[in-house]
Amino acid sequence: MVNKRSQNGEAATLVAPGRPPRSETQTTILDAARELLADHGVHGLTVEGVAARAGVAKTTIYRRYRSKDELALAVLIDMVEDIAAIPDLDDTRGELIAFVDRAVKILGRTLMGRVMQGLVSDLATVPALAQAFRDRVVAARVAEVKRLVDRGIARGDLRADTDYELANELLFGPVYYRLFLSGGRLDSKLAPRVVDAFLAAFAPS
Amino acid sequence: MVNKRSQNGEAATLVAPGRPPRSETQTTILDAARELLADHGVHGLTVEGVAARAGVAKTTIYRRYRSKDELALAVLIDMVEDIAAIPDLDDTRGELIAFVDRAVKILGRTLMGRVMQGLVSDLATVPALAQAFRDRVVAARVAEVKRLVDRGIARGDLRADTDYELANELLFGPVYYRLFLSGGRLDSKLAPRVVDAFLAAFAPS
Amino acid sequence: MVNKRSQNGEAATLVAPGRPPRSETQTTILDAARELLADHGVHGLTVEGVAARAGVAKTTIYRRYRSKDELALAVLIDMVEDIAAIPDLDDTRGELIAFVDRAVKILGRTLMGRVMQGLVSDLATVPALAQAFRDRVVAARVAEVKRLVDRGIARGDLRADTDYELANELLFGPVYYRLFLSGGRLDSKLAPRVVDAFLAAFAPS
Amino acid sequence: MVNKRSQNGEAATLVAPGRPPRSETQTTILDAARELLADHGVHGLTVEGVAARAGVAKTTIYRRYRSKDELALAVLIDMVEDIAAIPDLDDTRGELIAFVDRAVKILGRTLMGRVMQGLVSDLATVPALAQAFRDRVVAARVAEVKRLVDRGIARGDLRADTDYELANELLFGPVYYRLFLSGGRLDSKLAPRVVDAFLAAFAPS
DNA sequence: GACTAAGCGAGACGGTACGTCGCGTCTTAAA
DNA sequence: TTTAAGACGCGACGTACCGTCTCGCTTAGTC
Repeated sequence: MVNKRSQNGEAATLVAPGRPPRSETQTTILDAARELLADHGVHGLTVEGVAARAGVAKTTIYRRYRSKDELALAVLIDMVEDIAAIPDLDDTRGELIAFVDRAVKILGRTLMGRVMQGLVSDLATVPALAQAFRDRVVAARVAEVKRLVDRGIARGDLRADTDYELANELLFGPVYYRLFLSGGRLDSKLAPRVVDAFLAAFAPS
Repeated sequence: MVNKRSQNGEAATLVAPGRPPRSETQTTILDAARELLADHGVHGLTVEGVAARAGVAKTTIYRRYRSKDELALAVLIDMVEDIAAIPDLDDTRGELIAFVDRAVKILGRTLMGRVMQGLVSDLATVPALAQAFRDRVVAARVAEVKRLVDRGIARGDLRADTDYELANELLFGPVYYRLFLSGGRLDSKLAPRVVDAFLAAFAPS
Repeated sequence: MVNKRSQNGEAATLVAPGRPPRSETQTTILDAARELLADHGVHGLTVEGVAARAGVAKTTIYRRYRSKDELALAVLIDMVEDIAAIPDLDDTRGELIAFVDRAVKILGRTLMGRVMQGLVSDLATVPALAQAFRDRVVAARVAEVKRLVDRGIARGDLRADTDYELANELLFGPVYYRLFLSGGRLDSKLAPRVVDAFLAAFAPS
Repeated sequence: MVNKRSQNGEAATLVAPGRPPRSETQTTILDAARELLADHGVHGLTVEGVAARAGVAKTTIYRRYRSKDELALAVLIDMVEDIAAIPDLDDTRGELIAFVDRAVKILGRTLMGRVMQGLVSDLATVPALAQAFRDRVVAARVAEVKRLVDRGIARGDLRADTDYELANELLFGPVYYRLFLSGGRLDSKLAPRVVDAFLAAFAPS
């Protein structure tokens, strides 16, 4: 989480003193935030609105998230936290398509797309948010790309010197380009085309 | 300009009564807006701030731009209006690299990067802005990609069925991915790598 | 007024630019404040409450009064501004009783009492308020005492060396003592008793 | 103390079970409160502030004082509890001056002045506080005035029908008038002047 | 010496109000 | 008729305290 205050690496002080925060509250807040985001877009995400909808005091929100931005990020993280691994299908193309297509679907059909659109400016601009997003989301995605690429190399489908980061950018850059700038459709045709281009570009010589 | 109100198509006979609008004002406003955007990020772009910095009354701004969003878009359009064509070098790779690298440099070194970061959320979200941006910027870029790709096809460097839109996304998606999400460096290495991957992917079979 | 911003002593800049403040608004605000003060005591005097009751935006209040304290003082000043002079009755005792009794009545029967009770702590504590109160209210009262005492001396009812300030304190101290501390009744018996004691104390030897 | 909860009127048999409250805590709390009051005025007296300064939990304070008001009153009572009697000097003027001057000094030089300034609004406004203050402080003072006046009458220095309450108000009204409203100096000249006026007013005919 | 009830520190929580910032509109007088 | 100046309504921000409510630990007593 974004502002887990006392995450002291090892040996916690046995237990935290004081009344523990209700985990239920946490959920309620994030749910309310997500709904507002969906219903009224990013301008509809106000701390006061979330408080009202969650039936929670504004202070309770500020106790957990230093600012509106942090709350927004938490919503995002909360939605993205489960970047499940793509299983080994012994089919590099299939795996990559599955991977890219999952992102396309999430961004194109769920709230995630709107959330990302709304937050991208802050993600690019506010240092704390940028850092958190890169550490949690970008890094996870690159790691998964690496796994898939490594499998592809092992199978002889990709060149051994394939650059993971560039691979990640080539595979997902077009997806976000559509989401943010061109307004292009996020449909099921996108992933195969991108993946095919990628495979052709990095086929073993 | 976005909402030049009195653009009297025909000839305004009878001269204008009253105080004439200062054409200089327009520039001053956009300059101030651009500077604020650069100095303090999106949150620093406020109508009141622009008015103060430009030494202009808020009313004057609202007479030209219906809302903050429109002003923001005007700033962007103002900066991007000159998408010059890439000259024919009889070198497909060179032309593409020049094209992509120009974007990389503009986004990486000038205010343009910050402006784009700041506006991308609105660009993706506010219909009017999205429309305007696509019509003016995205479309221009795709057209230029088409020209370059066509030249490449003619030279036998690219497959005849190369998809312009996908080409555009593969070439620029990674650039914006770095600008918006990963924070990757926008340096001179990026363009060649992206272009090489693109060329490999769409080399004639 | 407390925060009349541009009170430049002489030659104002001809006229103020911009939309002039609606004097009606001023009145509405003070009225609302006074009513709240009366209905719910000092804890009932909240800027938000006044705004709601006056049908005015909070900002409008803050544009006129820097803080809640200033608003409160304005209410007080507004109520007290008309310290009318006591007419010459050719009767020192009668004049003094009329003077003291008027204060007793105002403090005992009108909102003024509650207002004073509520504000006295800030009046004693916040330098700006203290200063303003002394300049506008205390000073006016002392001046009036001086007038009455001078007339009394001229008539031979009072000693020539009567101290105005002490006179003021002896005449009004008991009144405020009851209002603030002892809760003693502010009735029509108070003024004559205080004045008689005062006259006896300062009778010519 | 104001709200010693378990003051079981009759005999609490069976002793109290459980850990008894630390009497030391009581002191620490009142000390902290007094200091805050002195350092930052009434607005500086916050339960949270007292808790922090006293190194005590908020709960501990609320276990002893139902509200902030009660705490404030406790501070005041704590400071005022020792209204020592003025010894018989066989000198009415001297005794009265000593009495008034002691109040002047306490209010002028010790924290007591600031505490009174800070609390006077609540003292005048909150019924419970008003009651307690009158019972404990005002009454004690009037009783002492009565003793002194009675001695003065016995000595032939004062008229037999001198009104104790009015005497009290004439003697102390000016003192509080300076403390609360006029900001006049609380110095050693005040007591003699007030007492002399009082004696002159109530000299036997 | 273990049990038990209260004291106590810590901090979450729902509230109310604060004072501030920015938006977009409206009203004035001057240029 | 444009412009500068600024009042105004509005919505949200983030903060400060209030008083209440768990928590779990500590510290007396009594059994």
